[in-house]
Amino acid sequence: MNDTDKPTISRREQSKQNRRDAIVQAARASFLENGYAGTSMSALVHTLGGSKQTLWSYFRSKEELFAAVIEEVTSSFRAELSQLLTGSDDLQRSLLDFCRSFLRRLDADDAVAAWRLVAGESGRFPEVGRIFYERAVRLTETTLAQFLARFIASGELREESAPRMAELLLGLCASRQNKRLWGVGTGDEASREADAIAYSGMFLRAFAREKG
Amino acid sequence: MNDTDKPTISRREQSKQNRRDAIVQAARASFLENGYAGTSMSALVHTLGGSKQTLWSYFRSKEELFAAVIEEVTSSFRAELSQLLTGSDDLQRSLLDFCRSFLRRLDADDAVAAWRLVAGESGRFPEVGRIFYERAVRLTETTLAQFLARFIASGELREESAPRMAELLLGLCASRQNKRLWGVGTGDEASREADAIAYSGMFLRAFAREKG
DNA sequence: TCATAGCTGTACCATAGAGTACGAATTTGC
DNA sequence: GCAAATTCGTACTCTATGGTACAGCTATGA
Repeated sequence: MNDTDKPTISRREQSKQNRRDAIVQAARASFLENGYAGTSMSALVHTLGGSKQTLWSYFRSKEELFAAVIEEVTSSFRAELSQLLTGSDDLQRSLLDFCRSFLRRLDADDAVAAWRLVAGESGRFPEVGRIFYERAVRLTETTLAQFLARFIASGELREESAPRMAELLLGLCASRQNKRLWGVGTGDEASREADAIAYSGMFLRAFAREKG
Repeated sequence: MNDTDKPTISRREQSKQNRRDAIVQAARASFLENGYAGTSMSALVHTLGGSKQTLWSYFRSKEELFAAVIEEVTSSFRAELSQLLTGSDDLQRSLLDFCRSFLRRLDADDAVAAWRLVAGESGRFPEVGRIFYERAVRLTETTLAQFLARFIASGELREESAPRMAELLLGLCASRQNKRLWGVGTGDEASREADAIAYSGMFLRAFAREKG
């Protein structure tokens, strides 16, 4: 009796949903590539096919559409990032793996574009930065912090603030992103691997307890 | 006989210079606040007083003016950052001081705005990111690396790549900037001090040699 | 004093943008 | 099959933009 086998949504609402998704996807592509001001609603209508009337019936303004796109971008980020931390007991290995996967995700073109969009527009649209942080970054921080807390408890990490540690490691990972934003430094496998090793290595040296 | 007491530049050229500066300053303010697309040449003329003819006689297009602004922004950054590293022999103290000053500089509203502008526009204007990195960030990296190299030589830091170390420390500092971009986290003295301590502390733990 | 380089103001052009209006065509639920 | 909800296409308004043209004004330099 759940809503998957007996959809309460009618054909109409279904196609409305699809339509909405299509709009958001197209808008997402354009906003990521051209920024807010560089995205034209008229052009969007042309890309999508259909009429302005229709577009405006789904989103009453450009800003509203933009908000929906930001929402979409952060939620897709969130979905992918929540699975980066395995339940492994090997601290060193887990951290390296985490850095690797996280950096790989950040290296993707759309991630770079999203980062640029958020950074560029959060001055004029304060919501954008806040949403991005709250719904994408912060979640990763807390998840990582919980992961680290286990190793503090087990004595493998120093007894210091886990959230702070998480922040520092993520900060390191994000710093690679800056060079990508600036068009410096490539997103190739080799440099990524080197960075993953450097970041997790630095972290462990700073926060791992000496053994024995 | 130097050119300060006997200016070779005529009154005309002097006032041209002033005019140009005024234009760049006004443009800078607008680009930083409104971004590239959000800056209007017509509005700029209005702010400056004078006529379009004049503005276009100094800069033949909006892009050319934008380039001049980026140039100005990076060069003013560079000028300030080159003096952050004292010749002190106390490693720990120097690093903490460096982080403090660097973070203070980054916390300034115009630095945040500049960071946003560069991040936001370097997708559409690849030059912008490259120039910003080459002329502002890279210089800081190499200066810091040279500074660190002295302590590697003296045995206070591990024998590892000084440029890499510099990159990591600056990366940490830059990570604070992200939160500012997103409008999360304030630029107040207290949090800055805490971050400076955390960054330099983490760095030292990771790269300082254990004593005796 | 005078020629002139440079400035001003204003009108103008072509293009583009967001958003509205509306009648006709199409799809949906029943 | 029919009424209602959507969608379509197109034309429209209003505002703004980067950039040009031009006639008159002003400070400069000799």
